[in-house]
Amino acid sequence: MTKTLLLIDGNSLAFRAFYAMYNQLDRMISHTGLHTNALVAFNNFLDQIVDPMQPDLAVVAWDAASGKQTFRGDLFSGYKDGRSKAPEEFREQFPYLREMVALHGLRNYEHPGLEADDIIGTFSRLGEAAGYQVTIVTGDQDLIQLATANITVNVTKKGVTEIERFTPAYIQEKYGLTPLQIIEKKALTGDTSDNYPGVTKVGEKTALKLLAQYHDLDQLYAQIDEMKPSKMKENLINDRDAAYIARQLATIQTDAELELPLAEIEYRGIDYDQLVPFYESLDFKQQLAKIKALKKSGQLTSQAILPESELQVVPLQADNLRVVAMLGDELALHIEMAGQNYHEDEMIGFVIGNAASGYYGSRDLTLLQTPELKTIVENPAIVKHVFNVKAQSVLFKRLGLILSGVTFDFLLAAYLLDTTANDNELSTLAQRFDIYVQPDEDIYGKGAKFAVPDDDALVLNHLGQKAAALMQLAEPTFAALTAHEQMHLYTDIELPLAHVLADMEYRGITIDQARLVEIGTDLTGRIQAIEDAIYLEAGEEFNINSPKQLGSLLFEKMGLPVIKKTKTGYSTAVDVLEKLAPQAPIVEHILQYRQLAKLKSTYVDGLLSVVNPKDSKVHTRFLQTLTQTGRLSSVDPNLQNIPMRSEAGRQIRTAFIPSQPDWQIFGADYSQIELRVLAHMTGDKNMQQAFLNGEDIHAETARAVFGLPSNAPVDALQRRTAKAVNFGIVYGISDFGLANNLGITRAQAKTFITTYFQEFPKVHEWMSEIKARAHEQGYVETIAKRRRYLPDIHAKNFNLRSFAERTAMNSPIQGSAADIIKIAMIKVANAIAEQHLQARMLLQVHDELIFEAPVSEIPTLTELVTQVMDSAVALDVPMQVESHYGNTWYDAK
DNA sequence: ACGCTCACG
DNA sequence: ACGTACGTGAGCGTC
Repeated sequence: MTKTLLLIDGNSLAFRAFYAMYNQLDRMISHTGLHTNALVAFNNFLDQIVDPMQPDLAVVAWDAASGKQTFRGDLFSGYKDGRSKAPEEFREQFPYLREMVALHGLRNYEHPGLEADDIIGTFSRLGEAAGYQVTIVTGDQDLIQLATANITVNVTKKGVTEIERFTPAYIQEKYGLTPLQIIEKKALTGDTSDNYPGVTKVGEKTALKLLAQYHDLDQLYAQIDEMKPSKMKENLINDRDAAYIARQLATIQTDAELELPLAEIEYRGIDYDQLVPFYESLDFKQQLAKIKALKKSGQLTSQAILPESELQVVPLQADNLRVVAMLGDELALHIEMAGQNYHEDEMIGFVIGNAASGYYGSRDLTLLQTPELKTIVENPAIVKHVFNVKAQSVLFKRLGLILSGVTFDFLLAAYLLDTTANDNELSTLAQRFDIYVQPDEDIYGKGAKFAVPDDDALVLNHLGQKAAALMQLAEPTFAALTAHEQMHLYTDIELPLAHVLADMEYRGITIDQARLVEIGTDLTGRIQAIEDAIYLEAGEEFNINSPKQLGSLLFEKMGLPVIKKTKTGYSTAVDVLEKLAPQAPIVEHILQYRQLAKLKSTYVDGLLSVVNPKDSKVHTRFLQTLTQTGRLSSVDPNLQNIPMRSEAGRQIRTAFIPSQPDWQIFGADYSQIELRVLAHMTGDKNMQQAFLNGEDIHAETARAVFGLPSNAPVDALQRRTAKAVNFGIVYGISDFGLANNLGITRAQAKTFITTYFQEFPKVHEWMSEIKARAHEQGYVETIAKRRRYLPDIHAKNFNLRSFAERTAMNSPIQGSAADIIKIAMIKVANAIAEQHLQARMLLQVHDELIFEAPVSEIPTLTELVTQVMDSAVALDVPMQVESHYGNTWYDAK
């Protein structure tokens, strides 16, 4: 195997680490008063990137104490001048960073007169020459100039654990440059953070263009006289010296004199005996718990880690079942499953208990069906703490039990507290509250290697850890929900909704498989015919599904104009093909092929593959803790994107049928819910009036932006334009986006927007306010106090920041609409139960609800659902609900 | 595993 | 100078 050398840019990573956890600065202070945010983030980096690598040699390079003493300081007096001094909270962590590095088995190194870059540059060449595969990790993109076939430069992005891997090929692809040309680029652009100029007005785009033509500075200046006159040419000539100085500053030394031979930088591995007291001194509870868990599972033998008085789960069996009666009225309850699909995946075991009475569990799920446990599970007065109440509820249904009395669902609560960085794993989410639970992956492995260990005690103790965590988590979690004013959202919306959703999923929706097969056969014939036509027109057979092969046919062989490019080649997306259609008949055929092939593979074959053969139904899972806005999503299968817009696609809906004869499918949808929410939230009287008058909102918008008198007729184009403007408003308007959507100029789009805001002034005001609020508090909220954090709102990067600003405008609208339909769902479910209707809610598709019901109940259901949805939440504008029914989902239109 | 394309609101 | 409409999931090809 190839020997490996790992080189780490200590300063840049430490700096990144500090800011990666900057928002936690005040929270992360050790008992001695030391800030530990950079230490924690740096430790995560060592854990996740370095430890698993196990390199042969490793060095963490640090800048010499004073940057001014380097050759760069001699070269340019202003070097790094503008850089603000690192805050004291950062500098105080430095000595500990070095100690941490050493304890992780890596060599620290610095050298007078050199920056970390130069140490890395030199070691990388030494290592390469000695036959090592060299891996550099840094937070600074400048280092990518060092990349070669044997040297890879990994640059952290977003924090310190996500990395972008630069090889010469990748650099070529991304910038069209060789690694060494990165220096030339820097020479032209300069570096604002190191405070040296390049050529005036030359940014990245211009630099790349120049280098594509001239390759490097020398050649550029050799041919400068032939360049046609321009402002840029003048700038290039005037700033020639600056460019050459910048080039020297940007060049990393690869031949520095280092007094440290490769033989002395061997990677030594983690020194647990020293690391444990080190972590203890910094109060790194999670790290210590992790080490203890490793030791417990026998993966670690170190004296320093004392065996803990461990939580033991008592195995339940027929002869000791009665103990559970003494558990009291508040306990954690958890069924463990293998995989994500709780409708069909195997159940591995269960645990029940609390700290006072202990934890009990078994691999034998049938024990839950015994009277002793059944009465506990189904007793609403016994309070349960769980993780993912919807999944647990379905699992209990599979066992013939009704889970009742759940007041604490840590997954739901954690999602409401912060939607970001939610991987739906207990071990990860518990960390937010400084509670350590061993990741499932450690016990079971992942992917194809997933396996339940033979040792039952190991499994049960893992479940016990989870149960214990659930007991500990309740109090701090409720405190946080209260601080966010989210108890109503949690208790009255999400928690009851979870039970409603569990019922819907468990019930499922019936599929007419014969009908789907019939549609599939028809599609296959049509696809075949189009395929033949395409091959004839192309003069060859190829894979039409391959964008790569299709691109080379259309744009290279046939020479059609390239309208849009993707990262990897030519774009062949619908909008592109539609523009090309008039120029070649093959394009229209490709569009048809694409449409039908999509229907066949995703909706006919895809759906058939997930139909449960026992009940001929599909049982989707509505993910309740995934979207950033509060909407649900639907998987396995996704029933929220069944075709509707094209007739051919819509036919798929004829295969969705009621589960019983003489029943029908009934659907009810909110009309314009997002615009109504907008009118309510902004308080804009003009917009509210339009809804109060029951106007066609798009026509009314058209009159506003085209300056037409009230009641004036609006033509189709005006209405279409206005509709696009309304969409734009909801998405967080930008002239670029609107122009793109409507195929008009940016200036025209801008005029529409300006006029719109004049006509609906409060909407404009609200947009500004919500952005300002996002900036101030870092998050935005819906009417039910659902929260979305927008960390990028402070980004320096224009794109990231703009995105966050549009999100700030869109999320309260989309999220409030989600709040409303969730409330309606709970009320509808309750009303159906109270009135003892046979009707059942089956699906939610963001602004509509789908039911099945006996024909005889349709009038009652229409009245009930419309009324409940209408009045779910009282807004300053009326809601409008439309409903339809028929023998299949297709007919409920 | 990731990018592209396309289905929905 | 930069380069975007908001929120999702699935299938396919490519690496």
